[in-house]
Amino acid sequence: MRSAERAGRVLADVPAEDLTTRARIRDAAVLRFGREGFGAPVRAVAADAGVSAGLVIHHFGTKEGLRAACDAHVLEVVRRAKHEQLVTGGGGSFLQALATAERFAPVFAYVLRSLQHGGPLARDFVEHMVDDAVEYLADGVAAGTIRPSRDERARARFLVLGTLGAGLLSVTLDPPADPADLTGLMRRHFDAVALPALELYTEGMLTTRRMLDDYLAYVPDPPAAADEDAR
Amino acid sequence: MRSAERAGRVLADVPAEDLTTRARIRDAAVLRFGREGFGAPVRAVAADAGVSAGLVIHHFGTKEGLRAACDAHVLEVVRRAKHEQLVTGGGGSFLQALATAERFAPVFAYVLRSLQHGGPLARDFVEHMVDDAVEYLADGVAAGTIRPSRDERARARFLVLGTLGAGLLSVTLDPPADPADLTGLMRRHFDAVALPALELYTEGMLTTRRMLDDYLAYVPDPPAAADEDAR
DNA sequence: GTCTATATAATGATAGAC
DNA sequence: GTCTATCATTATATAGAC
Repeated sequence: MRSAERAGRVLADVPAEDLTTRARIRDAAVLRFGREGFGAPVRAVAADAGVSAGLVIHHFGTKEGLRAACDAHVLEVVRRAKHEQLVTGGGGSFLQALATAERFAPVFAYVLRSLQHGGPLARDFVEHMVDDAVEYLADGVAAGTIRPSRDERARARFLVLGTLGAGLLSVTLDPPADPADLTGLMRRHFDAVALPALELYTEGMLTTRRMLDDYLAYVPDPPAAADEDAR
Repeated sequence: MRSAERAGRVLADVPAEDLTTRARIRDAAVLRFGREGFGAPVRAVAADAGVSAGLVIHHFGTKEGLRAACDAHVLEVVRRAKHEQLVTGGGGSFLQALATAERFAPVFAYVLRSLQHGGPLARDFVEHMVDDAVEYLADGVAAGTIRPSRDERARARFLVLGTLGAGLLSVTLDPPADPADLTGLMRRHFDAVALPALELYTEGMLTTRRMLDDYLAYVPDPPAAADEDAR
């Protein structure tokens, strides 16, 4: 099964000469776009891949086509990484694992750029993370370690948007001089938020129930409505 | 005090013909950049302001100079708005007020773009918001409505980054077709997160103290160290 | 201060040889 | 499949007239 083996590989996990030129260009693009954003010129990608600019267009039609190919590839890598983590059953959140694993640094950087610029991949990625969070939280609720929520999906979305958004903002405000250091930067970010997050999640923050009760009295509707509007 | 009166004005709060050309160009740039990001061409700004592209450069030197002028102006407007809110003493968070007030929509959009792209204004803005949050939380702690934290500044930063990041991500993923509808979109976002936020802030989420206690046992250092690293 | 005209550079994409 | 050469567009910024 050489083709399956090849498709499963992660960026830079295999000598460049073993990849098709198309794949090499795509990988170079993921790296460039991850580092500099989608404003990076096609010529730069071509140079990184050691080919001409014309060839890039020949293979992907347009720059947008190249980005689409990158999106698809990144999504696939992430999907496999998730599955792998599920099988090996490593603890900790998926996001943290992704940020920590050096080998996923390019993919991770690319995802961050996608979230920064918006687009289909970003939506997909967030939506999947919300789905996962719903599952994890449900498991926790079933196990009794996590308190049930009045609107499980809204809570999951809140947590995902907050965590993801905070991380994104953190790197945007403090861009790493060395792009390779992105994982280290994210790790530092996680360290910085670990205490307040744990504290808040276990003890809460408000000493009275007044605000919550007021809200519940004011909005007696089925809470699912709020989630619908958020989409 | 005509000059002070003039300087205090907010965008679109005054007929265009009363402003200097320089100010008109700057306001047009804030609007354009807020709507389309900093990739928007100088020509577009010039057209919006009803002047030639050359004149824009004549006044601001370079496009970067134009952006710097926008940054300074937005920061000033925000500073005044904060002060105004402090004086009138309106309840609710400053961010929410800013997002809600229609008159600040252009400034708000510009701030979001800044956060998306990074840069000095974004850092400044976040840092000021953290400072404010520290103050508000301290007031709450003093009043007994808010639980004290093991690291007040880390908690404030966590809340600001999360709230701001979630809002930013929300609009990035779901860009408003009509740019004028940005405030409505943010309002919907706040509505969607209101319940989970209140729930989490009052009741927490974890049923056991294990994770927090484990963390505290594992990291016995003064918690301020984490904050230092986060910068 | 303001304009028109233009210099200069970079970009995405095409054409055609090999 | 791959290259070189080129086109067409768009961008910032300049020069000089008014």
